[in-house]
Amino acid sequence: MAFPTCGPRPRNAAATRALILEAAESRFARDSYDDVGMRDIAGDAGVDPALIVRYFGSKEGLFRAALDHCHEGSTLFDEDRATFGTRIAHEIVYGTKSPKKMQGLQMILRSISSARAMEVVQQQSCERFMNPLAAWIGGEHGPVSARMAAALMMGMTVSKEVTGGLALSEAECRSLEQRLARVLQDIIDGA
Amino acid sequence: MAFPTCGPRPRNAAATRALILEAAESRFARDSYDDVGMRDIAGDAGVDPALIVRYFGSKEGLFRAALDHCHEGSTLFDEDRATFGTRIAHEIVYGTKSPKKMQGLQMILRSISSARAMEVVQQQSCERFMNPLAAWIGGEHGPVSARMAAALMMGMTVSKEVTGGLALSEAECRSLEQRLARVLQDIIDGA
DNA sequence: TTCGCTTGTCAACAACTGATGACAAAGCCA
DNA sequence: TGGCTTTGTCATCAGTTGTTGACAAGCGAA
Repeated sequence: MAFPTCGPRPRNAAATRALILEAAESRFARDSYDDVGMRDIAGDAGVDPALIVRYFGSKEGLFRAALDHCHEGSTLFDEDRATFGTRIAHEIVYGTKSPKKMQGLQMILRSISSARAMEVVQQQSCERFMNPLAAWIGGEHGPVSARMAAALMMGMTVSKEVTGGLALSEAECRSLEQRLARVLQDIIDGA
Repeated sequence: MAFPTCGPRPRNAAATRALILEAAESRFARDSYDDVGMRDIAGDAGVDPALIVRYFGSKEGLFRAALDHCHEGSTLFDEDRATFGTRIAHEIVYGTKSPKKMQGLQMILRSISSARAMEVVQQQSCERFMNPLAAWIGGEHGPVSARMAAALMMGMTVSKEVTGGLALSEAECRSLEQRLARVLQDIIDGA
């Protein structure tokens, strides 16, 4: 993450800013807002903490920017609609701990820790996550379906974490994947 | 919450301990582990923060005790099985912000903030929440169904919070309640 | 009463947090 | 070269946190 070459950091504001943003996204998606310190992010980016304040104003500003940038690059909802259930179910059951695809969702999840982070999330998650999902689903019941699908996705992620893994046998995992795929698909199909 | 009469607090260890525990449950269910301070809980209970340490060892100890006590009094899974879906769906869509019934679930949710709280939750949530739910559902697919039902319940709660309410019309709320009830019931019926 | 244990309070500590402002150096322009 | 802005670092602050140990007071037993 940090600049690999020795010697002083090259003076390049844009690149440094991007480096900080990337480090922040990664941290905020893995740990909670409160557990992530400015010094952690600065360390990952190989930068002095004070520089973060200069570029993003505050920790909250950095969080907002990271959340924003994260949703921009999301590719969750622009693929084939018919395979939505199976794709997401597979990602949930067998996906790595913090896949890029889910980073925005993970950041939202982690944020229910801090009241300060929640403020930011409440401002963004509607228009940047829930509404796009509803629009992608489409139809009269889009908003309701979006709520349910998002809930199942977020809930499974939480549930997995809360018990430290799924704690299921291999066969049960396959069963979970199949049932999850069907329920998710049914939800966006308006069942 | 605090002792209402004036004068010094009566010397009663058991009652004071219970008072602290109740205050802690309420706080931890409403705010995250990190956002709840010892001084907050002590203030609610009308007690000095040092007393909490004496009775529960540490903040983590208090959290563990509160989580434990919370699950003991839970009545979520001992009512009529056939109405599970409708009961839970109604609670989710129209329930108050922090109903007693859901307090254990709420505490678990809030804890995905702090790494320290997560340790405690991971130890308890399996045997105190997921396994009882699986047993109550019963059957071969109990564990998988429990995972899915818990995910939907937790996810809806998170989703609601993350966007600051459901942001749906009255008609959509009714629709959500009905669809949620059906999906939940289908899940525990092994569909 | 006096002793000893329990129950409760108080002030303070050490660690950590996000944030600040002074300072150094690089790069650019004249 | 000399001056100016941009980019980056450093030491440090003020605030908060969980926790500690000394101390005060209640209360039963001897």
